[in-house]
Amino acid sequence: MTKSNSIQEILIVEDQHLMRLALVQEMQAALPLSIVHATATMTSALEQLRRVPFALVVIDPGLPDYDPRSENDRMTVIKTIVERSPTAIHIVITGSDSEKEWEACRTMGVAGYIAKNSLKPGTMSTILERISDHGYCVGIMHETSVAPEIYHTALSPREQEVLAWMMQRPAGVSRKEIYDQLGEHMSIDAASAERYYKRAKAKLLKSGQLPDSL
Amino acid sequence: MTKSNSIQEILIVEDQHLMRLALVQEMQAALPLSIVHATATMTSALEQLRRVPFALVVIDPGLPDYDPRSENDRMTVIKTIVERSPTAIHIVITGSDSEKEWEACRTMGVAGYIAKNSLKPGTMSTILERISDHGYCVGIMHETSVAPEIYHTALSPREQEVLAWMMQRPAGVSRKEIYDQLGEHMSIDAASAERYYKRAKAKLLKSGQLPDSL
DNA sequence: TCAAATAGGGACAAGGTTGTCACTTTTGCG
DNA sequence: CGCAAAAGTGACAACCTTGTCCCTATTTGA
Repeated sequence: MTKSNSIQEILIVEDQHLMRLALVQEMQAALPLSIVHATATMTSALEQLRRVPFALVVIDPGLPDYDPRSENDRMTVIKTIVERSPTAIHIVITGSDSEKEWEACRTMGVAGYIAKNSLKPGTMSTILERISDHGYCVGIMHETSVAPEIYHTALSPREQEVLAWMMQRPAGVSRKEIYDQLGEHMSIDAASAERYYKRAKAKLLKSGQLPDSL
Repeated sequence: MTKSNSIQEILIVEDQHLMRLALVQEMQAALPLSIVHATATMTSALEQLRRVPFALVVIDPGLPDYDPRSENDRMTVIKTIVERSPTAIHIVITGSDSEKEWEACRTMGVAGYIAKNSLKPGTMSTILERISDHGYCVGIMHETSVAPEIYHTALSPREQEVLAWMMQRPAGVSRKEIYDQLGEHMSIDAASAERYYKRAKAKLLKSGQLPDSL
């Protein structure tokens, strides 16, 4: 009687700890009502698939005991998992993507094929939307953001974000315009965004870490 | 006059957004006084190296415009970055590690060589310690934790952590012993750890998500 | 030169997290 | 049965984050 409610169960199969954690967080942000399971090996993944009726499975084909360079091994991983969870939606997230591999995945029912270096924080909900709208979603656009990022320990997430936007401000754009954009982007008052920027600067000043672009 | 204080500047070169963010967080946790810069491309990295005197540089050799499978390209990336930051400590973090590559890295002055799937959250401080103690640190131990993880959105980080420990409790070990371990691990009262566990269970009960191992 | 933009603050309510304390109810089991 | 160990709750202070409101100097630019 413990299960049988309508909460979605999600499985993430990824061998790199940090990436696994990041994927979990992205999923939780995109589907706040879900329970996210995560595992690092094929055997453990199959074990989980046997026990739990997952609605969504995320697969990284580069697992231990399988050669990530062997197209054969990679497809074996994907195929095995897809076969053992026929009712689930499948998303492949890979470090080395190829058009050919996506074709192969599609024929076996995979809905999403995303390159790791095109997967940005906060994008997961868009991916899921596209899958439910068009039936599939491919993300292989290597647009590689050029702007370097700076992170200060003393700042809260909001302050970080506001500062990041401000530092990317193109010449000739007033700060006020950025505040407006920010306000709209995170649906708060533009004045509040301004306040965040000022608090961020104050903190950096106090801790003696004001960057060149102050 | 803006810089010239003793705050450490760190550069992270990694093309996968999520991994880059994760590495930033690990670094911030290990070195709370640092300023962490992060970038995704070689050109941007070289730009940063020219501007800022970094004390520590983290490199993922698999960058855009370089073939991650070509040993030659990988070493070019590493060599170029090391040469342009002679005074910094260098750590290579790679998705596909090899003993041979580590040898090559060592001869050019790289201090750390860590496989991505052996890099666990919270390990960064240990890595840095070992580097400062022994001069180098290699992490290629593929111990692949077997235990599947479960993440519930409703729980706070502490509650997550306590629950994770409890779910890995070997048969025959009393909960109390786990509380003690936890208390020591996160330097709080064992009784508080107990309280966390209980609150976590209460939350899961209320939201109807109690797992099988209740 | 006068208005708009920028810089620098103080204060506050609402809500979540962390770490404690004290108290009640259920179990297990000799 | 009876009692100790284990499990389940309520409350709370300290702290941080978020989003607001309001106030005053200084700089800039049309």
